[in-house]
Amino acid sequence: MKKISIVLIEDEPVVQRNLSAYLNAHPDVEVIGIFGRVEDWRDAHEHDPSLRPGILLLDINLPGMSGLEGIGLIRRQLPDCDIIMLTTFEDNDKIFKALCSGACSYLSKQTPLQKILEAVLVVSQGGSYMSPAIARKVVLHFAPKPKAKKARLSPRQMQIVEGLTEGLSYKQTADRLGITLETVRTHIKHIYRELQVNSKAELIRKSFEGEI
Amino acid sequence: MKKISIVLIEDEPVVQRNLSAYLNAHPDVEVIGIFGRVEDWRDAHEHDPSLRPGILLLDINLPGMSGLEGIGLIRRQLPDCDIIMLTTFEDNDKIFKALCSGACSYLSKQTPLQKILEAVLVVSQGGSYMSPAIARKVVLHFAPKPKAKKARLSPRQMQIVEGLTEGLSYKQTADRLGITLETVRTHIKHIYRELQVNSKAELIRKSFEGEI
DNA sequence: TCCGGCATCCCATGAATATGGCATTGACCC
DNA sequence: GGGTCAATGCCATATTCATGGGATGCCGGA
Repeated sequence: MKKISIVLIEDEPVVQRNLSAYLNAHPDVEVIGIFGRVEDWRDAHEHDPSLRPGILLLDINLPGMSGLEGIGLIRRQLPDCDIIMLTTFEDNDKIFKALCSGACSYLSKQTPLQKILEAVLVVSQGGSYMSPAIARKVVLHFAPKPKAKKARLSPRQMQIVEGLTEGLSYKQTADRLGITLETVRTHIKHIYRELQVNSKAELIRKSFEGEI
Repeated sequence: MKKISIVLIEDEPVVQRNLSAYLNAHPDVEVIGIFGRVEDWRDAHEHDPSLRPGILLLDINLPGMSGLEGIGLIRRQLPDCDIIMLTTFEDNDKIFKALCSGACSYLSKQTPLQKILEAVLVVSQGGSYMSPAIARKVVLHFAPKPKAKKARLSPRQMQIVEGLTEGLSYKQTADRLGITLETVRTHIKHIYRELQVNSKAELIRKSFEGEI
């Protein structure tokens, strides 16, 4: 079996040494490059395009280009490379920005080396591993908003909202529901009052934000 | 330390036995109830409200009410209970429906018992554990759409779109950007042509769907 | 039985949007 | 220098939306 080739981009020498040594100790893993900055990796890769790791471990706090910016750059250069983020911070914002940019896994740096290795193995098999605390934040992103004042719309009103969020006009929504344009108008009036909005755009936004 | 109390809702007797026996073997874990249907759990809980597990393991394919429907019911009864889904299928749709209903973790039934126990322990500490294949699907949900035809809008056009998706009117967007209403109109015209839409609603929808 | 909530319809007015055409100014590229 | 294009602006018209009224029928709870 071919070894899992790894590139590590991380500016702390201690982490560089510990992590690469630990990973290399595994028979199926081989660290093929270590860099302190995204730019260094990019230069090396341009100089030697054969430097194509299967997995790239990327620190999020780097001198120069941040890891967050690096993700996009790396994915353009290596579309098939899976990126595992390593980070000290479990900042919500950074987590989601990283995921939205195409990161595959997100690990806290406090993660024991053994778990980081596990993440590497899991990712190499097409899976994804998230630190428990981070995974929790991700699932919370989906979970229903806890707000008690979550507008209570009638079933019919929900159907109207669904229509509009799909981009339909009042008329189209009316046709779909087999009712009159005037009726849709009336529903909309009530919905707007209930949700305290005053434009279709706000309604759609609220809907997508999960506030309905 | 207080034991982690668990309720298991699962209709296959074999799984019931194996899983509960394995979990109970751990000193910090105690299975306090096993049910074959969500309805059975509900009845038992109404009869004895002290039956309040810290974690509920929930099969997704159940006779009667499905696990998916059960999530909502359970969360209304036990808002503080974390729900771990157990499932044979790794259907995208089911995964996201479960998460959106408030499930906390999502495990394939093929998961070794030892990993299920790990999930229970992780969840009890406020984390979340996902099977690797499922976690991958979740991160893919965030990743940039590989859509080649992903509309290429100019930076200025993106700003206009941002304004509208926040619920602003043309006028408000114009003010924010310090330009004229007429200019916003012109940008909108170009954007609509580029994205092939013909209403603000469709634009906002596309934007939230990540098609921009 | 009466009332409130829900769903249905109609009318009217003013504001916002959709869509067409047209024009000027810089950047940037060949 | 000429061509392309993003960004800016103006005009005009038709459609859609926002918001205020008012009205009827059904159903379930007090």
